[in-house]
Amino acid sequence: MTTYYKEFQKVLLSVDCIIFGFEQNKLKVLIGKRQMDPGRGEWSLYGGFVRNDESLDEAAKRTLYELTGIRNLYMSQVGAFGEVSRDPGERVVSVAYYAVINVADYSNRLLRDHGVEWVDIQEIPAMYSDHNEMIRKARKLLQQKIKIEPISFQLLPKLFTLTQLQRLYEAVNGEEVDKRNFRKRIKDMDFIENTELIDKTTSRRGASLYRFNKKMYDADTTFKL
Amino acid sequence: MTTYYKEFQKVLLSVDCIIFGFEQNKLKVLIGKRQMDPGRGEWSLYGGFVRNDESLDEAAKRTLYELTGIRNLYMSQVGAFGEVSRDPGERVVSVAYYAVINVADYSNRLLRDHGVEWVDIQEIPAMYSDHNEMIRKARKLLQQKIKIEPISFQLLPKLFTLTQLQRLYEAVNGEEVDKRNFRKRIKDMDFIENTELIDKTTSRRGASLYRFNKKMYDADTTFKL
DNA sequence: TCAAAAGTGTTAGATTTACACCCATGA
DNA sequence: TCATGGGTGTAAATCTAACACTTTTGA
Repeated sequence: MTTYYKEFQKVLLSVDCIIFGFEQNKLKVLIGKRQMDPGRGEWSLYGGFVRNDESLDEAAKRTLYELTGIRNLYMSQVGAFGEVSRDPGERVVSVAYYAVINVADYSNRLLRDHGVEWVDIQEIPAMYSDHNEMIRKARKLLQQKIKIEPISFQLLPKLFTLTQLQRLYEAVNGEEVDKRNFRKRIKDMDFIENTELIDKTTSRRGASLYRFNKKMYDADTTFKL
Repeated sequence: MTTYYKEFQKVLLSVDCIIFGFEQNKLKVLIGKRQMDPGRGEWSLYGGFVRNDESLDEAAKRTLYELTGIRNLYMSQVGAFGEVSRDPGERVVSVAYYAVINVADYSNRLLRDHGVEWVDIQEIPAMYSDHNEMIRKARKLLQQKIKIEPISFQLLPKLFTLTQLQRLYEAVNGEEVDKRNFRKRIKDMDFIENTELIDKTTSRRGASLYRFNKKMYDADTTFKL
């Protein structure tokens, strides 16, 4: 192979994953104690290095699969982080990605194997390097995206109650919304369909279970949650 | 220095700049014919490699300065582009940045020196590698940003007419807006202030010249264009 | 005197917000 | 029977969108 750019320096490239989950009405992020030097023992996002034979997206997918055992998570780039000394070891530029996951799909065994846990977004500790900034930025993007794309449904079980959906919405945006106004908006969305099932786990009366209908969503031209 | 990550491969990192300007009521981008192999002669964004002693932002600033002779342009990251074969030479991951500039501040000499020119965003040709995608994404971000940050004023001369401001707004968003509704909205923004000056170059009657008042903008808590 | 751009208000419709009570059930 | 979360409608306020004519002046 011809080398065109030989006079230029190369750098290490990593991906870091901000994995969002929703549990007990809280928006959570999967983080763990760093298991390698430098920074061993500090709170950190899960990440990995980009190989020369894979794109950034592929590296992120691989890393997400490694951690969660799930392929095809919803995933989107947050941006590149490139301060010179952001990694105390040597120069590493990192591209952050966020993903969303239904917590129930995630096995506790994997949690233990990778030494990660779900931490409430309100209670994220001081983290390794610039990982706090990555999380902040990822959350902002999630807030924007959840308004225009159906990613809520990836954070919830297949069947969910409107209260759950509302709590998710509130957790992501960090503010409460009016129940009646929220439900009015949902009623206008034909792609959120009422099943005849009732969830009796959260109240005596029981709450209707709803389901995301992808076909209807795709057919729908109006926009959206 | 200790080497922590020696088993991992490094890659070349570049920055590419999408520089927006506004001229003759058109949103334009500064592009040129690529002057190096591979891809010599293809339309391309202006870019450069990231040095080991500078952050991504610094590399972008340096590159922008190189091209425009202006420091402290408004600038924001678009994202990282990392398909394996995006560069036909060898593997290069690129971080795109967009910037905005008042075309009048840009010397024609620099245009010639760097072999770049202003091209209407509607008429961008097929470009080198993934540069078309970079421009598309940058424009989308510009559309979002211009609604919430005062970057319009960096694209215009210090003194501008409301018609100019409207045309800029239309060019960025790619759709016309109603003159009266637009001016009503502007009237509510105290940080866009009417000078007593009149511009007679575009009409016999003359149009009032306005100016962006940064102090008032910073003091203003309501949001915004 | 006329062409060309500047400037100016009103109204209908749509969207958003605020707000409080009854329902069904299991313990 | 009562405590708990589920479920429902209306009215006021705000925001958005549509729309057309007069003004000024240099050529």
